[in-house]
Amino acid sequence: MAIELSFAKILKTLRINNKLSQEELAFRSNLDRTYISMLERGIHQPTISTLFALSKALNIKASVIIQLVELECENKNES
Amino acid sequence: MAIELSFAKILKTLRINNKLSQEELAFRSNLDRTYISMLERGIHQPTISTLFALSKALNIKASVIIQLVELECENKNES
DNA sequence: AATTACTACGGAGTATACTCTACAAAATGG
DNA sequence: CCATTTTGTAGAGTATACTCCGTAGTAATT
Repeated sequence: MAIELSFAKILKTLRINNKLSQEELAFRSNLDRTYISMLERGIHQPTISTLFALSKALNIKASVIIQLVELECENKNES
Repeated sequence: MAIELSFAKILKTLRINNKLSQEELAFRSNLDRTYISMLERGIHQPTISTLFALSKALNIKASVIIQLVELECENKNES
């Protein structure tokens, strides 16, 4: 339900689907590796600039990432 | 070009289309009025939680807002 | 002209986004 | 097993997101 947790789950899934390590994703997006780790654990949430940096590194549109987060947020009410 | 500026433009347009004052939008989204002003002037960029709060107050999906930002970013290269 | 919205903008404060360093814990593969 | 890669995590620092107070300027209405 919480946005950070939904985003965390989506981000990790997308990274793994792209066969990238956290370090490689960090390099491609000009972010710190430990920060990527924090995002994937839902400890932090990104700004939209960070979102766009990640989306570029993951070869997916930022708006699609947000769509996935929206879907994930809805489904969190079921379990 | 810059994401903050594109977002700023989109946010102001959406707010005006919804016939809301900055203060009304601030109330609906549980944000500060002066911060809405800063967002619309491109001084700050939101986190995704703030994006979702604004999208709810504006009756539009967060992913659609990001889509509009993407379009605006592309068009910024022409002028 | 005066009143009433509405917005720009300042400063000062708190919370959190984000970086960097370093080390430990897992996980993976040979 | 062992070696390598990968990830979690802590702590300390900087930048910026966000709040709150106030004041001035602008626009619209009467």
